[in-house]
Amino acid sequence: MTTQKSSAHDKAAVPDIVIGRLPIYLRTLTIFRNSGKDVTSSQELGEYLGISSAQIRKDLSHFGEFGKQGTGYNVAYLCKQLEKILKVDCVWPVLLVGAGHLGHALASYEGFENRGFRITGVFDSSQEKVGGQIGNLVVQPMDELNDFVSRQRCQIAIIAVPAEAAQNVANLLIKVGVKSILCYAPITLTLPPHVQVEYIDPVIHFQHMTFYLSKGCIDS
Amino acid sequence: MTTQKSSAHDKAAVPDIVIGRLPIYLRTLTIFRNSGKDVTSSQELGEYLGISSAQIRKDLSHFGEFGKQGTGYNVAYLCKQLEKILKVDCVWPVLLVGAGHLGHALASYEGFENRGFRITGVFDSSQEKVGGQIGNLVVQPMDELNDFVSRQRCQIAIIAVPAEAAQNVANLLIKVGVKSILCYAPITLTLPPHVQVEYIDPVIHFQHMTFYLSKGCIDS
DNA sequence: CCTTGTGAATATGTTCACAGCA
DNA sequence: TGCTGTGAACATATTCACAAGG
Repeated sequence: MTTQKSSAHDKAAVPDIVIGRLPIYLRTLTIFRNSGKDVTSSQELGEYLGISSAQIRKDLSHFGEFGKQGTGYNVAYLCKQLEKILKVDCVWPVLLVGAGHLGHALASYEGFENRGFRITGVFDSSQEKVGGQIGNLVVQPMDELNDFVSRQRCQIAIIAVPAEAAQNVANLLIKVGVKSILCYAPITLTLPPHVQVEYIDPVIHFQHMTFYLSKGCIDS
Repeated sequence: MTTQKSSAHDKAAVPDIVIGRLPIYLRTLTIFRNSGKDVTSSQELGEYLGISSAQIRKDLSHFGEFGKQGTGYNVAYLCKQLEKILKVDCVWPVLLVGAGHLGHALASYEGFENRGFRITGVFDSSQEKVGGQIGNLVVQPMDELNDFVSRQRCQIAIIAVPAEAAQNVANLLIKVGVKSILCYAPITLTLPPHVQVEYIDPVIHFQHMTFYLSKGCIDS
């Protein structure tokens, strides 16, 4: 087995903000590919995304040389490479905590699978919800979490429970070995540094937008 | 009427990235307030959020001087000020397009109202969905959009339709005068520059996280 | 021609560190 | 003392602009 040599394309050297753009590139390139486009350029992709072509080229240059001068990028090839870089050339099991409206929506969503993810377990603390069916999954009680994570080697979890319950759920998830959490509860979690968290809260986006709007509310 | 004088706290001068953090501060301060905390400091808030205290102080300094040396910030007062800055000291009407699982979850969510937003209309293009009830709202057909927006002066919309339909929905929303769009469809919309868009796509977050995970997938 | 990949130049964002005040 | 608000220093990110290659 060859030791991986540290190179100009060393992973540790890639800024997180660059990693954050790769999924956007991949999403768009996949659309290009599915609509039959064979080749694209940094300029075309950039115009489509509202990003400068230089930025796209520099971002990609952290990982290798994927393009051809004068021609651009082979769409299918670049998709493959980005999938490899992001490690989504496979399907990751994801566990979901919370079987409310949002949990239902997430568990029923068909768009995860072909982008590298599959919700393989749904958990809820409520006796009423446990045992219920969502798609082809049965809602499990929280004390099944540990067994489930061991069996599936599941590293990723979604928290879709009310804000009051989210921190406790997060603590539990970490205890059973989850490494990355996507939190839909409108709070900031306190977590050990080796755990990744990202947040989705539509109100944060709304409030960002209203700053730029001229006021036009219903009531005070 | 007095003309607003351009000042050191000129709105145009505030970087967008700063605006983007204010809703997070507000969310956290509101939690502090609701748990009975009267006073906080940039250090306390920063530790809670994983942000440096200097950053918080500098961010706030764009808008005024809200703290007291030696003491810190009055939580309730700072909440009020942030609500005013973000223009969420009121309730904004929001229209929702898409009455699928996600649309249901959003329309039923109770957490919008006390943070400045209320979904006041749900629209869907499907004959089957139109007329259906979600909470206290009735799903309306798309051709009611125009009247609705005029009546409500609704500037904000959520797109919760499949990717294939999203661009057309967005075009329609712009035509009827919507100014800001929160798009849940996994695509980048092409829009005139005067329209604000933000995106929510959980897969983007997952793919960001898997970059840092060691691979452990179900299948290839 | 056209487009990539990349150093150099620029622009933006964050932190430091301290004066000033409760 | 303890904490804010803020210029100056530093760090990071983006864009420019061009050599090199198809």
